[in-house]
Order: sequence, then structure tokens, then C-alpha cells
Amino acid sequence: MATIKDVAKLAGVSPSTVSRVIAGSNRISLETKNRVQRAMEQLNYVPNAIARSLARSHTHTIGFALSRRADQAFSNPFFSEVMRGMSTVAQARGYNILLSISLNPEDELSKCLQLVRERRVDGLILSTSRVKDPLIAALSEEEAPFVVIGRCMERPVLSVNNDNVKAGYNATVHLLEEGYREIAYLSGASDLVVTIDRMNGYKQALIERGLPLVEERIGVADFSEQDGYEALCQMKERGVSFDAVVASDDLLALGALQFAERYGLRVPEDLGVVGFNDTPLMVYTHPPLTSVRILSYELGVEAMDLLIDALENPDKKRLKKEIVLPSELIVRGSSRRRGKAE
Amino acid sequence: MATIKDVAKLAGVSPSTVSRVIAGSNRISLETKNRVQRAMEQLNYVPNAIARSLARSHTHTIGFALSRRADQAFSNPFFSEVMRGMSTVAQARGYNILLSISLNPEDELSKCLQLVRERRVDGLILSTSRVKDPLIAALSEEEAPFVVIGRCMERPVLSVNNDNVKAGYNATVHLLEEGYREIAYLSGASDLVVTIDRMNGYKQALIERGLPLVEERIGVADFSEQDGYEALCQMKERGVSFDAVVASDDLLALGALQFAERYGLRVPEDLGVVGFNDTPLMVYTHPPLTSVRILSYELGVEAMDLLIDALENPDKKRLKKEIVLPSELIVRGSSRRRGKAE
DNA sequence: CTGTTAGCGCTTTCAC
DNA sequence: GTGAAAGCGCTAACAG
Repeated sequence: MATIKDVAKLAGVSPSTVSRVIAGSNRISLETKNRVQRAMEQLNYVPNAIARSLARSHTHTIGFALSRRADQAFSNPFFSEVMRGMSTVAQARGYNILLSISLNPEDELSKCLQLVRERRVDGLILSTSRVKDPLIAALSEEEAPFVVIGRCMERPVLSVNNDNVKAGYNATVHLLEEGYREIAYLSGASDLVVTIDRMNGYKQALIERGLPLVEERIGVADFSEQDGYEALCQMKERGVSFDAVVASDDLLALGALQFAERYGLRVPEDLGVVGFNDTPLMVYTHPPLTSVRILSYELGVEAMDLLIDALENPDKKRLKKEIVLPSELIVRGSSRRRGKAE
Repeated sequence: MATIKDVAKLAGVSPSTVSRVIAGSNRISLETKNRVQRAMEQLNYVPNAIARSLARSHTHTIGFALSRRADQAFSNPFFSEVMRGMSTVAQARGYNILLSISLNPEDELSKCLQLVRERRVDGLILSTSRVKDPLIAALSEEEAPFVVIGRCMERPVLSVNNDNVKAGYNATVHLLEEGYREIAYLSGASDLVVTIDRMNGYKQALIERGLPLVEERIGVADFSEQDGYEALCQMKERGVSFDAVVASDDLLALGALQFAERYGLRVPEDLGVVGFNDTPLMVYTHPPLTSVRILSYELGVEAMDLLIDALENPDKKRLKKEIVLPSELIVRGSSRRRGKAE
């Protein structure tokens, strides 16, 4: 493999000159520039990224941290879409993505810290945020550049989020307008900021319409169909009544559909269901699932752009920008009963 | 950020000594070893991965190349599962994963070559293989270490594959045993090795059972429901009869279900359907989809292990091992009509 | 505009 | 067992 010295020798210049044409410096004569370029081609020269990184003390790579339980890792394409978005801008701006999949928050914390301390990445994108997230705290303390997809409640950080409160609100209002009155909320892990925000939107809608806020109608589950199903069963067994459910994830909504089947409830007549994420395959459930469409791809795009901007403009770094993206309620059969049997 | 020199100074030794304790050399006195370790802790020292990489001329990072059209990128969790598998062993063996998502094969080729030439990765894992794959050819020529998930038809390469021929065979035999006689095959892009292998299994089953091989019953589509649907419609419109379909991907099978609905065909009575990948959510289709379960996670595990083995034992590198993993047909409602209305 | 000279932070002979 | 010195391949002042 040819090095910069080989090129220099062949072109009859010094390595620094070669370095300059690589960097696209303008204080270089067109003639030598061409000569160097010819030499590079001739030798099939490609600059060694590692050496560059060491000399410039940045790697041009961004770490993406994903922490999921094995069984639910990528059940919905949310993260995959986010990655696609990140990848698009990373490529366009000359960055690489290092993937860090961990099994739990502790594992995630240590891995991310490792990546940063080893200087293997210039910055990190976090895929989820929790209340009092230790990872965010650690990264802040370390003064590592990072952006969170989601929102941080405790301190200002760079973040890209979707309007979860509003989305939860809209989903609930939609159900109310369809005539449902006893709406349950199926929450994911209770320390996830997304889940909390969506729930607040839900509560807000109920309060605004003068409906009672029944705490027993709020079920906590993991992000899996099974958990959603069980949470609803328990609710029912405890004698809590409900005629609709806002699920903070499509998988949970699937659990609700399963629940309806088990108890012989018709959807949407006896039970209205709305989910979150608008997972493509949900069109095929019976009935098709109403769901809040999240701009996952765009979330990835914005997160990567935000991080790289911060990295490349150290002056702006201190400004902790928070970007919020809109979502859209996609109404389908699982929640549409106006004009149908009441 | 502390460097090796700082540690050396604090411990009162030379940098090389520190380097030795990092490497876990045994020719070092326990005493100085402890002293150095204390210094490292005190300074919160973490070796700079980039500097290490440069000095040792390998990066301990593996590139994972994924080339998908935007809309179908991660429609099924196959790749996500593969990543989880790769990630698990990468972590265990001290490697990192660099993600390279590209939009088309050409893009993929240039990106992969770039990663290798820049020495940003020690090796690559390719997510798909095509007939006469230019990427495989280029990488071979470059003598870059890589393993393909799939199979290479032209030359010996390190690969991890599932038994697609057998799986295609089993899926078809199953349909035959359920009494279907005019079985169609829905192929993905015709240059994908997976698709070809599965088709060969399909053909083999028909031939073995003495059934005619009707070329018109083989439809080529992209890996999307819409394409699957259209391919089948065209087949029908051309007057080709069929009472079952083996789809080389679940998404295609979904298209078949859609097709059945459009033409008022009952599944499984009038049309048997079996897909590939056993995508989790397919349990929720009506009827639930029969599908071939692929060990995607294990594919990732094996691929990563194979690559790292090759990297760490340069002697064994020349041995082009091919690993084949078993698959399993999961029979559900979409293909089970024995004992049902004929 | 171009060359010389130091590094970037770590590893690795080669001596002692 | 430990240190000195050279080098991995590139960049970036500093001169000229």
C-alpha cells in the first residue's frame, strides 16, 4: 500500500505538498497539483484514515448507541429508519457511523464512555432518553459531544425529538371524537421520556374535555405485544372498564388487538385502538391499525446534522439546540367507528 | 486527556513499560505493574485507540455493508437480527462495527473499497451476494478480508449461509403434501443468490414429485409487497393458473395475500402461501403466514466469528470456509388445508 | 508556493 | 525486567 512518501517521491515533491493537495489547499501551483494527482492515481494512493485521524485528532466517525432487550431489539423499524437517515447525512458530510448495540443501560453507558475515551468517535447519537439518564449525565460530565434522539428533562442538551405530547393529545382527541369515553393508556417502560410525554398529551386531552383521569386506566408494559396484552388483561381483571386504548407503541397496540380477540371484543366497535410509530406492516392487522406516524428517517437526518454542526463549529457547540419534528395521526379501521354501530 | 507519557511520568517508568502493562506482558515485575496500574487509574487513563491502530496497523473494527433501496431498507428484521448477532461477538472479541449503508450496488462497491483502502476497517461483512458480484470480485482482488452472508458462486470465499435450496425444497414439498398442485414461485431480484437457491429447491421438489415445471409460474419481483402483488396479478392476467405460491420473502408473501383478497380467493383453501424469513409480525396476518424461519441472529454470529478468526490467524486465512446454517419451516394457517374444504 | 521539522500517542525492536 | 529510539502515515506550524 502506497504512502504519502511514495507519492511525494514519485511526484518529486515533499510529503507536505502532497498533503496540501489532498486537503485541497489553494496555495499550490496548478502544475505541481496535477503532477501530484497523477502520482496518486498511478500509485492507487488512498490516504490512511487512521494516520489522518491521529494527526488531526478527530476521527470523522460518529457512534450510534442502541440499547435494547434482545427480543425486542428491532421489532419495529423505527431505529432502522433512524439509521438510514443518519447514514445519508453522514455519507454526504464525510462521516462514518460506528454501531454500538448494548443489552441494557449499564452496558450502554460503559460502551459509550469507552468509545469516547478511546477517542474512537468524535461524538455520539443516543437513541433513547430516560428520566435522570445516567448516560446523558456521564457524557455531559465528560464533555463529549452528543445529541439525543428524544429529550432530556434535567439539563440542556442537543436533541431531536418528535412532538410526543401533541401526538398523544391528538391520538386521544381523535378517540374522543369517535365517541370513546373510557380511554386507557398503555405505557412503555415508565422511565422513558417518550412514554411520559405521550402520556401527558393523553392526560391533557382528557382534562381539557372534562373527562375524569382514572389512574387505573394507565397500564405499564414493556415494548412488546405480549406485555401489552397482559397489561390490558390485568386491567380488565381488576374490574377497570375501558372502551379504547392509546398505546405508546404499535407493538403494544398489537397486544391490545390480541386482548380484544381473547375477550371477544370487536375492534373498533367495542374497543378503539391507536398505536405509535405507524409500523408499515400494521396495515395488515385486522382491522388495520390507526397509528401516529413518526418521522424516523428525518429524526436520524436531523440528529446527525445537528451533531456534525456542533462538531465543526466549536463556537456554536455551547448552544444546546432542541429540534422538534411533527408527527401525524394516520387513522385506519381500528379506531373509526363514527357512523358504525355504537 | 492523559497520554501514555503522563502515566509513565507519574509511575516513574518509561512509556514502553506502560505499554507493556497495557498489553499484559509477563516480563514485568509485579511491583512496577501495580505502580503503573495505580497511575493509570489515578489519571483516568484510557489508551487512545487511534494511536494504537496506527502503531499496530489494524483497527479492530469490522465494516458491515448493507445495500438496500430506501423504501425496503429494513422492512423485515432480517438485517437487524444479523447485526445483533455480529454485535454480540464483536463486543466479546473486542471489535467494533462500522456501518455502511448504501443505496445501490455501485455505491456499495465504492464505499466498501474506500473503507478498506483507507484502512478504516480490518475486514468487511457483506450482507448479500449476487451472481457475478462485482463487490466480491473487487474485494478479492484487493485481497481484503471479508465474509459474505450468503454464498458466492464464482470463487471460494468465506461465507455463512442458510440452506436455501433445502428450505425452498421443504416449503414446496409441504405445499404438495397439503394437496396443492400448481405451485408458483415468487422470486426476488433475479441476480440474488438467495432467490436462485430457493428457486432451485422449489424446482427440485416439483421434479422429484413428477410435476411439470411451468416457467410461467415463476414471477420475478422486487422485495416488496406491492411488487409481489403485481407479479401475481400479471401471472393471472396472462392466464397462468396456480393454487399456491412459494414467496422468497415474507413481503412478497404479503403481496400474495393481497392478491388473494383482490381476486376473492380464500387462503388457504383456494391459495396456499408460504413465505421466507418468518418475520415476527406475520403472525398477525389473516390467516397467519407459513414461513421459513432463518437463523438471522446466528448468521451474524457466525459471520463475525469467521471473519475475526481469519483476521487473527493469517495462516488459516487461505482456507475459504463455508458455513451453512439450518432453517425451519413454520407451518401456520396460510398453507394448512388438509382436512379443510378442498 | 514549497520544504523542513516536529509532533499526534502508541508499539516494538534492540540493547543493557 | 526496563529504557531508548525509531517508526506507524499524516498534518501543521514555521521558514523561506
